[in-house]
Amino acid sequence: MTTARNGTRHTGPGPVRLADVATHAGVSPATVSRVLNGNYPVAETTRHRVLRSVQDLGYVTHGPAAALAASSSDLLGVLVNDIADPFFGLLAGAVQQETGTGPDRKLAVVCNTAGAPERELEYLTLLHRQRATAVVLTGGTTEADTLRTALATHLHRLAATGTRIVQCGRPPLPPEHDDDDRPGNNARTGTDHHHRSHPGTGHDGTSHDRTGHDGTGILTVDFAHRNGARRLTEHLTDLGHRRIGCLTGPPGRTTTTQRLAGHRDALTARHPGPDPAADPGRLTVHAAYDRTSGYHGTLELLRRDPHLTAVIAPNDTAALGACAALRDQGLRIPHDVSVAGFDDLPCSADAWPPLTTVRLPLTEAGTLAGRLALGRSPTPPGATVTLPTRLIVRASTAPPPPAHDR
Amino acid sequence: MTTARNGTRHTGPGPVRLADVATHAGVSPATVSRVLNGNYPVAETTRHRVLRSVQDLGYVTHGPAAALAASSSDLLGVLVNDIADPFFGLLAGAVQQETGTGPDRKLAVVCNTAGAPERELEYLTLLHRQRATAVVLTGGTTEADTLRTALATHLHRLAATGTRIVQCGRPPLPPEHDDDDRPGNNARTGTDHHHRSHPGTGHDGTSHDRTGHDGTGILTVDFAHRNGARRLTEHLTDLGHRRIGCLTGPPGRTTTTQRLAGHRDALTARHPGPDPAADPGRLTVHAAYDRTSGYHGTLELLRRDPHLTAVIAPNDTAALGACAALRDQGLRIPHDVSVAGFDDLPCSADAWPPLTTVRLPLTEAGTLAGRLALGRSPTPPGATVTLPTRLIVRASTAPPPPAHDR
DNA sequence: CTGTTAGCGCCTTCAA
DNA sequence: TTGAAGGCGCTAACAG
Repeated sequence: MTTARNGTRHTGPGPVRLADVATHAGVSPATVSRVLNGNYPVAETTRHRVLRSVQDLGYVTHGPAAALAASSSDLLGVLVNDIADPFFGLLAGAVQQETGTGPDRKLAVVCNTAGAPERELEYLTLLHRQRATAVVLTGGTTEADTLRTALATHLHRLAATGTRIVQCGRPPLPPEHDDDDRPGNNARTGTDHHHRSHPGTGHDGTSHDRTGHDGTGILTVDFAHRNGARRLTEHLTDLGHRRIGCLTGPPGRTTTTQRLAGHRDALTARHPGPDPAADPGRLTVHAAYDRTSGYHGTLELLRRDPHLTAVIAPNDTAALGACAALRDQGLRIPHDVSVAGFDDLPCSADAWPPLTTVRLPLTEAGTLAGRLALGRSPTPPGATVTLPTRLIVRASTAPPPPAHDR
Repeated sequence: MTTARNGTRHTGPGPVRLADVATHAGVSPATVSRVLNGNYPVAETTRHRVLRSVQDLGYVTHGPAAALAASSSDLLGVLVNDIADPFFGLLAGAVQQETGTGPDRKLAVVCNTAGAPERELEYLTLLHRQRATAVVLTGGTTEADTLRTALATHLHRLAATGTRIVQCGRPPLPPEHDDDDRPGNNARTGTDHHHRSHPGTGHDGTSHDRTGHDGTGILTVDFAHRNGARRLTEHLTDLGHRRIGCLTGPPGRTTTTQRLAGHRDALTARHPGPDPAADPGRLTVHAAYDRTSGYHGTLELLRRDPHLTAVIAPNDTAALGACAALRDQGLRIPHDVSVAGFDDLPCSADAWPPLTTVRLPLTEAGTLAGRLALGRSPTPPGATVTLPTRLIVRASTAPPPPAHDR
């Protein structure tokens, strides 16, 4: 009973096209398009008729075709380092919640990079292919020069094509220097055209200019990691701690660096002596953000200084691992050793003992990032917003035990 | 100095098209396409020349255009109930890992439905628009008739357009009955065709047949929830527990129902008496899957029976909340009350005390779902795979205290 | 192996 | 308010 493509009834799994709806409704394709996109006046009667046809036929817009014709897409990418980590879940959820609603809502899709910058690049390419409206990159990132540069290049190119870029939880991108072409470029012709022309007008005839000149509008929502870390360490030193073990993220990552800086800020402020940084170095161990890493990292710290009285973990999850390790060594928390983390995940308050931690405003950050990605919020001054972090003091930190011969 | 679109040099942030690459490389667009898609023989020399041009120009395929022309897409949707829950993170991560690699890799995008079936429908539409290659729906779902039907309809329609559907963590879809049209349908004509025909062949000539006839190939990877729940309760009864509080998921959800069934299976097996189900009913409290719900649900259970000796939670997170509640009531775990959960998240082993739980093979399920979604694995018999669950006994369960007058 | 030629399904000027 | 016509950028037959 399959009527031809233009029959009144459309049958079977075959695709229903806009034209089918038009025929069914007895109008032109243009009208259907206008009804569907609602950005053009259409008579109420016609409107309803078209809508009913859409219903009857079960028509669903062909996204790619629409995107091609309108050169726009309703895709929004969210890149996360670890989708199994509630930190990113909360962040991504907030972005999705913000961007998935309203008339200009987008399909927020989250992509798991597993912390690998290469995967980040891959996904960026994929999203570029799709001509995503915006991309939100969350969490810390590498500081390795090559990768960082590659990423920056990619991002600027993306931004230049009109994709809005929002970084969330990492520092602003270094300013673009377009003094060199990509590797492999020019290799064939041997010609060099490195001149940049008409920088003001924003348009020139030179080669490969994908920078968009003056700020392409890559926005950043960062956390005050350094400040938070400083406060946390201060809290511990205020309590009287001197031997503070510091578990910190993988080396060469922005978050790690920022927090270590804050840690040292606090330490040097308390001990303005000749070599204040020697101690923190010895008592710093790199660990990943999972529980096991927290566990083993803590054991390593104890090996380095069996008398330490506090452990700072890179996040709450690792902090719980640290607690486990300490307990396994027969140490009580916080009686013998204090423990603190970062993030303030919902479960941290319920942990045993309730965790002292530095709260990162995850939901707020995600929401803001989403708003910026959609252009719902104005560009902040300096294209960067730094969200404050807050020290949440709970039962896992206390004054160190009196210095006896433990 | 902007050369025309076909000039050798392409300028500025403007889009670089396939044709530009072709011109630059001195070949035809078709050749470039062939090189890029690698599914057609091209001379090595030409290949390299083209590739270099791609590099030089920084060309990135226009996904929508490609999708339109090839009527295919490299998008794969993963729907999750709560992106902040590691349960889903692990699952989605596994899907992404599996599907993001290889020559036929896809852009796996995860969409957060927040457990609302309406959001699920929305995302389904969005993915339909994009003509996603496949959709993986994870976690339990509603049993409410209207929504379930709407979902089924949607899924069948999607499947009929060639999108592969894989359900993961929920029971198979009810068989499609096409005895009724979509709401709003026929409203105009007043005709009713409620006959269902050729039920065996699954094929009829009636209207709007979007089912794809015999199984459109909606695949299912489910967990043996019921069995797992039964084993867990048996474990508790074996230990001697009689008053077992059961926190279970929200009412009207597949997971909840399946697990309650298992729970009752075990109970009735032990007490084949006249009214074995009376007790489980009274000691069953619906709770969400978060820590707070576990906490409050446990308080409610204690209110109903202050002498209960065990609490089953709907997942590990809620179980930790249950632990907190019990402790706050001065009860020791497992000395006074045993606690158990579901999932076996990585952190459960590290919890205090280490949690007895029913392990769901999350990674395995995600990987399999991914493989099925890509057609990398053959369709299983019955289009359904049920993955076994395993009881992991740890320190949070123990025999109940001797029955004194607590 | 490579070029030429049609569309893919929709949006968007233009003209009516 | 509506219709007609062209093109978005790419792929997939077909020739050569």
